[in-house]
Amino acid sequence: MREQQLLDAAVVVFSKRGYHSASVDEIADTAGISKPMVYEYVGTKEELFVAVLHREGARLIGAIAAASGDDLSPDEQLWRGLRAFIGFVASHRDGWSVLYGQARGQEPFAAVLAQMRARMAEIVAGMLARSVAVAGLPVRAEELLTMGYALVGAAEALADWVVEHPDEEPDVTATRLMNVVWMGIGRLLRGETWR
Amino acid sequence: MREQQLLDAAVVVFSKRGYHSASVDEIADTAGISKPMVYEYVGTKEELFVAVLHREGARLIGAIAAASGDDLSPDEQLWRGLRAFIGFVASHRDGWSVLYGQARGQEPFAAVLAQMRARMAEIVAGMLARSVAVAGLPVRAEELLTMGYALVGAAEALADWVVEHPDEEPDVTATRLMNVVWMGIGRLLRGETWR
Amino acid sequence: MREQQLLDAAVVVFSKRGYHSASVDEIADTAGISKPMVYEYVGTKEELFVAVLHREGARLIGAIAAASGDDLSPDEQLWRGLRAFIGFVASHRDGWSVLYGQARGQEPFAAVLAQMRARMAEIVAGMLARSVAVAGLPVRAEELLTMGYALVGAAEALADWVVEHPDEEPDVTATRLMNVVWMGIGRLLRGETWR
Amino acid sequence: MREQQLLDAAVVVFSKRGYHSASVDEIADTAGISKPMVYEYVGTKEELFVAVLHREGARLIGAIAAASGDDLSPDEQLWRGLRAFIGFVASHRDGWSVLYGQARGQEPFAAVLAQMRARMAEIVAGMLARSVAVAGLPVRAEELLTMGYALVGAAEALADWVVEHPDEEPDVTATRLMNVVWMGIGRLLRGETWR
DNA sequence: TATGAATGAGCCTTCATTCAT
DNA sequence: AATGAATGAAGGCTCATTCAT
Repeated sequence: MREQQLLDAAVVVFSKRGYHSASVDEIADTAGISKPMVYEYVGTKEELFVAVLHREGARLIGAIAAASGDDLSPDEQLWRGLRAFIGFVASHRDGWSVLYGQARGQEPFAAVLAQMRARMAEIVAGMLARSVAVAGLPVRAEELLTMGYALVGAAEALADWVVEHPDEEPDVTATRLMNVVWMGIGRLLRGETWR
Repeated sequence: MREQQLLDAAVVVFSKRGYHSASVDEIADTAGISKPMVYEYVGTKEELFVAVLHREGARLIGAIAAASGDDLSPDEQLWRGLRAFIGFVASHRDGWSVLYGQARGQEPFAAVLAQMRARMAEIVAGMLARSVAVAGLPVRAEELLTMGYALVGAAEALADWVVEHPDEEPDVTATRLMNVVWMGIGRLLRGETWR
Repeated sequence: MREQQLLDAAVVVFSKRGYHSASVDEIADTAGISKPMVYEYVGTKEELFVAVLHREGARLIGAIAAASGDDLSPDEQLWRGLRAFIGFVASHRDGWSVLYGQARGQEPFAAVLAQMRARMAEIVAGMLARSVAVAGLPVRAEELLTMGYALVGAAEALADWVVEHPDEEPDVTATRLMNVVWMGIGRLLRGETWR
Repeated sequence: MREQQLLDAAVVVFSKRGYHSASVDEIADTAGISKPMVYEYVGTKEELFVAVLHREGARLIGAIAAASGDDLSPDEQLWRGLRAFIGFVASHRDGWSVLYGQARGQEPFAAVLAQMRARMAEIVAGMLARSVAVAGLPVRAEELLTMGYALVGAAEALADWVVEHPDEEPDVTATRLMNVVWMGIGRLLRGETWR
């Protein structure tokens, strides 16, 4: 599809220049089509960026979902999801940069991103909920969601870290995070708290 | 000082509009001074933004440093630091938005922010290192730093969460994070790992 | 070509306002196109001025070259060149004003003008050299070049004079100059000097 | 006088930067006074430039007048005047640059300069008129004035030449010009013409 | 279907110029 | 008598967006 080539070009240019400095001209050139075609296919520059956001976001979430199959134990799911997340970022630098570098805090894109992040946090919270259910302990859903957000935030930070240190092994990084998180959660699920 | 009023106005406008869409005109108006004064005081729009970044960043780090006194136990330090971080964000929405919403991914500001984040990660790693030393266990500095980054990332995510849910109690949120983290770290320090 | 209309307009406006006071807006309006087109066609205001300079300069030199055919005697050549020069100025007031009024002393335009003037001085020196050769007298090339510059300067002054006195007949003015110059040169070529 | 220091500074800055690019700030700084003082002493930037023009112009004409004493033969007068002109330029580069580089073609300064040039041309025409009177020949005043302008123009061109070639001896240059001019005039005065 | 050509709108930045002290 | 501080006004340049072809 011609539109996919356009989005490909847009990801590259937005990532290289940033949303505002990227010119529709350069995107059209990179895509090998003329400027009016850009408007024909997706509309406004803003809409183009949103389209990019959606595609890249769907890919990221898709990668995570594909990795953490339903028939695994919760911890295995979480670990695979984390690995997929960080691995995806490591191999899609441009998309990641557009998603998190540009969209964050720049309305109306921030809303799109926030929604994606909420979905991921909910997925994580879901995994934790299954563990909780297994353990038969009463943990409030709200608390689980908070943990979900925290975990997603930690994963994002490590994703940035991996981007800045290309020689770090994504799997190692994912494991380090998993160690802290899962063991902490384990004790929590047993009813212990720090204070 | 007149310059402080200018930075105050800049924070508000940058936060509301974003770096690019913010016009120097509006900043000057908001500050109640004329546009040439903006250039007299801080120079370029870019320099103005950097000045804002530095002031807000210094305030954030200052608040954290002030909260986590040197003569406390590592966990108490970490907890207070977290609480200060999230509390600061909750009461300085605009500054936070400028720091993390705008600067991220928009060179040359991203570099300033990355440096700040690195400093915070190192501080956290330092706290963990003290615990490690007490426990007498061999943990690689690199691993501690990774944890530092992860923890800072988690705190950032929860800060965003708090900003989006103004009725959440910052202290409660900080405690939830602390629970997961510290207990996980505790087991790690005892030599256990997830896998 | 649209670019020629643009240069036409630029000559008019630069001549009327001077380089600095001329606004690209006014030039665009005069040319009947929009401002961005100006930048599309020639680039910067500075580049626009240089383009004007080159076109007008080429026209002036072209007129002189066309007038003083190669197969004439040196004095006839010089006379026709002078007449062409002054005649050109008389009928291209705006171009002349831009060339000599604006470019002079305003870097980086002065350099372009200086080069043009050097070329004209060399042409004149060449004509004199042919006379010298015919007369078989030893006159240093450097001295001829000095005369070339002097003659060009005199012609420029009379051109200004003609511009300021539109009822003067260009041909008469050119003849007056020729009288002084050629007769003086004639005696010089015969080895006489004033002192 | 404080005003003279101001003009001194103005000449330097106008010469270095050109009229438009010269900022009143820099002139005030160079003069060692504050900006409002500039306005106190001479008024507008434009008026300041005109003041500079008048002072430098007066100096140039004064130097010429002083050199060509009344009790000399016409040719000696002319020669000394030329030498003074070129010598003045060689030793007052800044003033010359302001006078001829900036003022020319930039209204309302061009008018001031034109007036000065007219005065010089008249002085030269006067010298020629005395020669004519001695020779007892009928030459129209208008023709003499034309020659005056031509001669001034030639002198200006050689002045520029001397400025660009600082190793040229001003006296030599003046003599070369004198040779052509005076011998040509001599024959004219004897009634001969080129055509 | 695809584009070359065109523009309206806007923003950063700089000064000449003047008060209030 | 002198100035630090302040501003109104203007201009170059860019770019998202759209006709006419």
